[in-house]
Amino acid sequence: MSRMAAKDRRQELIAAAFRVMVRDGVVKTTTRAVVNEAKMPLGIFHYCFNSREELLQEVITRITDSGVAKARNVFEGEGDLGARIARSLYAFWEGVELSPGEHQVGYELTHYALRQEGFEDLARRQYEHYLEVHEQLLAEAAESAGIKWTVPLPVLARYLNAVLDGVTLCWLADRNSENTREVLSLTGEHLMSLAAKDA
Amino acid sequence: MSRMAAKDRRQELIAAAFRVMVRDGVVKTTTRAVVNEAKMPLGIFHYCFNSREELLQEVITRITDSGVAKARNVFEGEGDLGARIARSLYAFWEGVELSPGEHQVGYELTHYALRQEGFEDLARRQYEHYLEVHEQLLAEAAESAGIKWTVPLPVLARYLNAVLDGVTLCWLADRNSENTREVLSLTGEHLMSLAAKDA
DNA sequence: CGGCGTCTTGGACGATCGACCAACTGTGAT
DNA sequence: ATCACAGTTGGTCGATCGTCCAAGACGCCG
Repeated sequence: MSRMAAKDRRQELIAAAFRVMVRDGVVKTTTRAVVNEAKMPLGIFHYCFNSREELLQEVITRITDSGVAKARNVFEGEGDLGARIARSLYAFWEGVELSPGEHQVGYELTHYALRQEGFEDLARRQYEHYLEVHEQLLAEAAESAGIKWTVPLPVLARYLNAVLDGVTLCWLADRNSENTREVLSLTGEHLMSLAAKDA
Repeated sequence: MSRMAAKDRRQELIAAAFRVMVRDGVVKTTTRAVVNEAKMPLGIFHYCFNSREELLQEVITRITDSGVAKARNVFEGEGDLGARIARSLYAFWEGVELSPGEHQVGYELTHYALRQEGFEDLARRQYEHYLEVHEQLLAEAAESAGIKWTVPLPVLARYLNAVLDGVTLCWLADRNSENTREVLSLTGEHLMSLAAKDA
């Protein structure tokens, strides 16, 4: 194996671990499966990571940040509030249908963190981030459209987050795309009904 | 160990497995942990079950049915549509806060089933049941209140299921009860706005 | 050139897991 | 009492896991 800095190898292992998770699930993401995916000898692993938990922790934070980055592009663009909302929900859903495994892994990691002693904070921070981003995007959309939300922003963000998580989870099980899109459309209309002209 | 029919022992092991899951999570629900919880020798296990998977399968179906049975009581009672909806959502949420672990296990089992070869159907049927029950309850509520839903029932049921799953998942991570209740209240008002007087 | 720190490697260890089995015990029917 | 069958038991097997280590290889600096 060609020589490589431990830092770089860490990144490659994190990426390999994520691929294994998407393919086989978090539980089956063993140290051996990861180094095998990265085509590295087993001994490398504990030279780059103190433990398997440390690797999973890194994957969780990476997932969280990348999820946030993706969402950030979602509310971009022109149009009135209705068009922006509809486009955002559509973009989110396109992301789910395009790579369901990644979202599935996200949930698996959340439940893993909730069970792991001392990792509960990681799950908490994960959703803290999501809610914060949703809050920010809803605020920007309101400002850009010259409206005010008639519901407290933290509640609205949690509502939006809940619907997105909920439809994704249900779709992962039954793959009913048609009804899911209608639920998102319904949610979009509901959001618009919660906007009032700014004073 | 006192003599007992294999059938009865099966039930006790299923119950013990569920307790272990709630306490330690699905992943740590090993055959040894289960028989230890049930205070039985290890050898009993494979006399009552062909495999660990068979036990988990039984727990999943039990969870699904009990969840359905619980939901069935939720829409009972008197009052107009608004009161009934509010009471139902409150009852659901009371159930979550009262025993969060059971709901957490439900999600863990769903993800377990989605990953297990040949168990995908179990997850699909699980959500099929949930949607069917929500659909039925929404239909009964409409009939009893003399209204019609302005949204197709399957879509409305999926929407309701999504919100409930979503807020539960988020709450399991951040335990913000106050905002969660407001989201449910918001959802209740939304549902009412989707009701029209029957012709 | 020589040494030193970084990286590489294959193998090994103890723990834990699902699964299995042979021997034993109790019970009810004959 | 005897026999057949259902239930019980403790031990053990092979596989897989996370982790660790000693020895070697590489590359940079003096």
